[in-house]
Amino acid sequence: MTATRLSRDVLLPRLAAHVLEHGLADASLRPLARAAGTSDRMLLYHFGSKEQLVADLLAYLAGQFSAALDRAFPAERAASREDCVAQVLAITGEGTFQPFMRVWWDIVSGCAAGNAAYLEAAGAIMDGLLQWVVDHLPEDDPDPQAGARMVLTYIEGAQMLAAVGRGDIPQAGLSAL
Amino acid sequence: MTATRLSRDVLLPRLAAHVLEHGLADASLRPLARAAGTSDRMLLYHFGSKEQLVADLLAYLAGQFSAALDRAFPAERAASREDCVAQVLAITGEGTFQPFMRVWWDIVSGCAAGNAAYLEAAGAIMDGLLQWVVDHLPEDDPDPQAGARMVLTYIEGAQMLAAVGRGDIPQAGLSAL
DNA sequence: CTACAACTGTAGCGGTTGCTACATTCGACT
DNA sequence: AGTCGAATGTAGCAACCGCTACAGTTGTAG
Repeated sequence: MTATRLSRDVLLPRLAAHVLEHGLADASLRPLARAAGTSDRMLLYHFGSKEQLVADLLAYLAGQFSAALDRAFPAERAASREDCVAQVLAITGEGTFQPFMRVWWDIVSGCAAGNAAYLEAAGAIMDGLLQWVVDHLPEDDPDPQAGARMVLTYIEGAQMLAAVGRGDIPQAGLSAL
Repeated sequence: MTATRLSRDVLLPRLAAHVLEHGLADASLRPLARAAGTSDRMLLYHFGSKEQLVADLLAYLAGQFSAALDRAFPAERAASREDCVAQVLAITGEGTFQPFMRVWWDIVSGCAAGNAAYLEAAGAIMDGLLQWVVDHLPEDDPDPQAGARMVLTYIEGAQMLAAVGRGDIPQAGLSAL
């Protein structure tokens, strides 16, 4: 049990690195294993099935994402809702976050297909991000609950448009917020 | 040539129907062919390759989407930006549009993976939607260009959050627009 | 009727998929 | 030293993937 847990803990970061580079949608056991320095046989041994492996991977990636977010943003609050949007977009638009965004859209695609594990992971990530926005809105925001939800929605729309090569649209819309 | 074009025109709606039901991400030639009443052999004969088939399918789906949008929305303008967002969300949240949203996230996922055909189709769809929003904003909007872009961004964010089971977030954020 | 091009079915290629049966090695405990 | 379970390698399964070679069968134009 202990050895198994240890092995999984060693494997997960390597698997995550491979997925961040090559995407989650068409990740298969043999390339995954090669990247992690094992065999498909052992991946199945440690995780039971590919489905479980992906579920564990999603949980791991969700943790990594919120950790990276906390690391990238200082504790201070934004000057305005608009500033809060701009801050998040500036950071997540940066190169460091690009690989995660790439797999994020694979996750959303899995959610739209009805995959329960994807839905759980994506929901958790969004809940975390919402909390982060709540914590970073200006102190004097007239309605932090609604404001944070509006900000989060706009951020996500901006990221989708950026993913399809229309990042100029949310940028130009920012002034109308 | 004529016969080929005809065949493709007969095939495309059937292929689109299958993709709208089962998703685009893991659509493969044999099931596609079965759904269209042909063989994988003939699909490749008519389209040349799976890549080209998907490209043609994307163009067809983009056309179907904007047609459905024009059909669902009357010509009159919205009362406000907020109302415009609410109108689009009400329609696209309806059951009829659900299958399209399902394949939409497959398209976005393909864009994030760098697929050029997906990027082109997605960009065209977004451009069409942006134009639609511009045309449906209130006459007296102070800045229709920026306003439409803001509205579109919010709509897309709302749809992503809905896809991951957090449709309540954009709903609650609407009042902060 | 012939000739030629468009069309289509059959069968299969080499590759990948998730997963498993079987045999073996390793390491800790008695 | 011996035992037992955890860990691992090898080999392979049946199903699927996109695609193609080959052999027809049509439909049509001269």
